[in-house]
Amino acid sequence: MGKKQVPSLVKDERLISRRRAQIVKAAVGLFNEKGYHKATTREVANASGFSIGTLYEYIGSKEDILFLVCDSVYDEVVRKWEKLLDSNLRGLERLRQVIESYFRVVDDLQDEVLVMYQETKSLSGEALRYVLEKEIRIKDVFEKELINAREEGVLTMDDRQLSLAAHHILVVGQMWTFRRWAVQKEYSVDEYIDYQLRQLIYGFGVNEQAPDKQPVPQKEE
Amino acid sequence: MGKKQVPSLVKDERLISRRRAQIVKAAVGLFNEKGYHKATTREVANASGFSIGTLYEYIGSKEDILFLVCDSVYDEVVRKWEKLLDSNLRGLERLRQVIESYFRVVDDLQDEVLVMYQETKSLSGEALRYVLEKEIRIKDVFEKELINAREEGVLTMDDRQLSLAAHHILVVGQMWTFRRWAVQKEYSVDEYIDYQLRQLIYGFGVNEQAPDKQPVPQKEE
Amino acid sequence: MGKKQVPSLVKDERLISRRRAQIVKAAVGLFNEKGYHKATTREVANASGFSIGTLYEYIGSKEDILFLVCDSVYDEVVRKWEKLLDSNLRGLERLRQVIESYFRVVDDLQDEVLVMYQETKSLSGEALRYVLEKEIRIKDVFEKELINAREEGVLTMDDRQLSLAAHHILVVGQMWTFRRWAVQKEYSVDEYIDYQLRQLIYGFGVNEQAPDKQPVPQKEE
Amino acid sequence: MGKKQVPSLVKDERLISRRRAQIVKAAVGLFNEKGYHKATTREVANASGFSIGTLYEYIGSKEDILFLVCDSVYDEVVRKWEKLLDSNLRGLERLRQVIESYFRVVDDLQDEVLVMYQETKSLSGEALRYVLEKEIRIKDVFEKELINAREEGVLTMDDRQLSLAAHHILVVGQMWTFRRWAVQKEYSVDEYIDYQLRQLIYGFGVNEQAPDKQPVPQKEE
DNA sequence: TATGAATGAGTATTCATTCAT
DNA sequence: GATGAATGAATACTCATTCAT
Repeated sequence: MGKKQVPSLVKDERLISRRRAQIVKAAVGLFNEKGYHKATTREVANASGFSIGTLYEYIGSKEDILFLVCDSVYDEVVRKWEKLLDSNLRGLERLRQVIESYFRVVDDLQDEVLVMYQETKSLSGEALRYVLEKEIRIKDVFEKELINAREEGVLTMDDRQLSLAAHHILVVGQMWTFRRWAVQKEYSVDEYIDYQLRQLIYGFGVNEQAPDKQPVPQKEE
Repeated sequence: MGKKQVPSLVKDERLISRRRAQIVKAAVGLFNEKGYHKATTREVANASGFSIGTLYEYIGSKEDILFLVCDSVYDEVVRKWEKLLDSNLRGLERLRQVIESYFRVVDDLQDEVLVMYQETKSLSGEALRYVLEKEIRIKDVFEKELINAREEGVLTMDDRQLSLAAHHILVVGQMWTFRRWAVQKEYSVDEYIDYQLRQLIYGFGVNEQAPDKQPVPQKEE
Repeated sequence: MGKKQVPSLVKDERLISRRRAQIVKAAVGLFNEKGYHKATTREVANASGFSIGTLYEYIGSKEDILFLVCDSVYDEVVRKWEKLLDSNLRGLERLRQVIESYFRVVDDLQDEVLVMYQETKSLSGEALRYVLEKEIRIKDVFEKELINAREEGVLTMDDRQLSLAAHHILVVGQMWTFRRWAVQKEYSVDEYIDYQLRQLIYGFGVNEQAPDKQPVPQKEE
Repeated sequence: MGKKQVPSLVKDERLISRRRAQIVKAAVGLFNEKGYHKATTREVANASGFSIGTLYEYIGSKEDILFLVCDSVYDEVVRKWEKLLDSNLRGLERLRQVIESYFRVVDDLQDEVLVMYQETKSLSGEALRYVLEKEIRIKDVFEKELINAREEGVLTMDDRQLSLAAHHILVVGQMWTFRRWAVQKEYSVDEYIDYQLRQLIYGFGVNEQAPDKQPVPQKEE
């Protein structure tokens, strides 16, 4: 996957990186506050600390700003994951930690994730495909972990349920941001992580001794 | 909760309802296709089958259109639920059916839900509060069902986990729309409902005989 | 001067008069409050007590409303003058009373005069000409009175100064309305009439015994 | 009186002045021709020699254009007065010249004064207050001159008549523009000034030997 | 490289007027 | 005669983008 290129009139790569980091930071703040469409490029330029002309030395269009934001979030998520994924933890505990780690990154990058989450749809064509592909990559990480867990005998899930579960984990993470108006009023991150991990792993906690108990209908394989 | 009033210059209430239904239908299509911000009021008017002047006889501002869309979705969800919630089904089966019913409404009203879901944040002030309140009402329905189930001895969950679980169900439903680019490519609605119900109720299906098995740490942990 | 015709779809002349009186009354209030351009025909219709459709049964265009207002003011001014002009008062006292009478009509019809005064320029073509012609007619009344006074030996003014003086009287009357923000705060009508009559008749009250006294430079005839 | 600020997106103050002068000039022409309400911002921009976007770099709203026009008129009136008011002319001759000077400025800036005069009422809130305050300032100049003249023994007028006379002078000046359809057809500026000065100073030129002669009822009546 | 003035296509909204009922 | 729903031309204002300095 060739990194979708955002055009720049400037040659110095180091400068480009620095300026774009400024832009992303400023943009995340603004996009969160007023939304991508209501935030103007002028405002982004100002908040970035330079003029509108300079802004356009480092991007080709407003959409590129949004793309840069999305792109940076994924990079950060992946970066924060690296150490953990390399560890030799195994079994349910490993799964638990991988998920928790992701949840914490989402919490740290809350504003960024929220922007990415709510405004991605405004990207068009190539940029959209690129961002969705990155999202799939993250999903793939979860899927791989779930497969590992299954191979270790911890879980019983067929392939397709497992793939869906991977999506599910991703969404439960994002939910911490896009429903923060409700959820973050009632729960701390720690509580949220605790409860949602239990929910993911054990479900509603069905009481098997209940009157209408019924065997867990796992794919009868 | 007084229904937030959308102003109209027209007096005939029946006509207002009819025209607004046209508007909502047209708007859902357009908003899905190009997003709320990129769709113009003129396009909405044309797609509704009348002129821009007429459009403004039935709404006060573009935002009102978005509000009407959101409002209509909730009404429909609640309407489709009515019979079921009055039935005398009980226990896990009732819970299952309530959730499934919701999932199916979301599937039916896919476009509407997606719009509501992705553009709600563009509402401002009163309208936003009103829509979020309706969302809470739906969450309350799930919460009440979960409480009933617990009282019948089917579930073991403390109050706060239960509240979060209610949010969770809601999101899993919406997820069918906002991740349709991935999920609907791989699963039919029936499959989706089947898998997600299992996921919600039983979690990852932890194998209690697995090496690192550990007791389900419900509540009394 | 053929009365400029305002078209009506209605036949009954008596009804037309009644409705138009309603329209004028409503319009004067609205035009004063918000100005001719910001007042809408809908508002005029409502304030008149009937529907927009009905309004257009009695006028041909919005401009006609303005015209009707202007027209009615002149009629009223002339009507109120009738008795006085027929009296056999003579000399300075007659002049005084004719002017005072005009000032009082302006005070009575303040809102109407102000509208006419400030919005006349928005009339176009025929209507404008008609209204200006009526204004000239009023000026002619003053001119005639001044001429009479001169013939009685009360005044010494040549024809051209006299014509200008007639305009002047007219404007001093209107000034009571269009500068009411300043003048009506400081003076009662009675005071205003008293002071302005003196001003008109005797000017600044030049002290003939003053050091730099100089003979009144009336046209040295 | 803090100068009401008209907002601009441009930083170069010199450029702002230059562009605004262009705008005022163009606007005066257009507003005279079609009136403030019927002239569009686009027309103003075109007549100013730049695009609509550029126009809005120098003003915040259409109303600001009107305000700039009014503001510039007062500045010009005051500027043209400066030398004269500092002169050591005294007595009736001074009064005469101050008034004449004002009349000539009004004649020079005819279009501007007319616009200001007829459209001021369309200003709202702060801008209106500001413009009326400037008008009062000009009136104050006349009032001060009248007081001086009285102190020099040239005039006999009480304070309140004198204040009204100041308003009067102002209106007689403006009248040259707002009744130009009639007055300028009959008189040259020079004539107008001559006649109106006489009218202001000596009134109708009452013949003291006339039959019904009565003592000039100045003040001590 | 950086700046910021200029651009003009684009957009929500208004409102005089018409006409079928 | 009265009504009021429908119309669409018109208009103030915004904002992404360019380019000369």
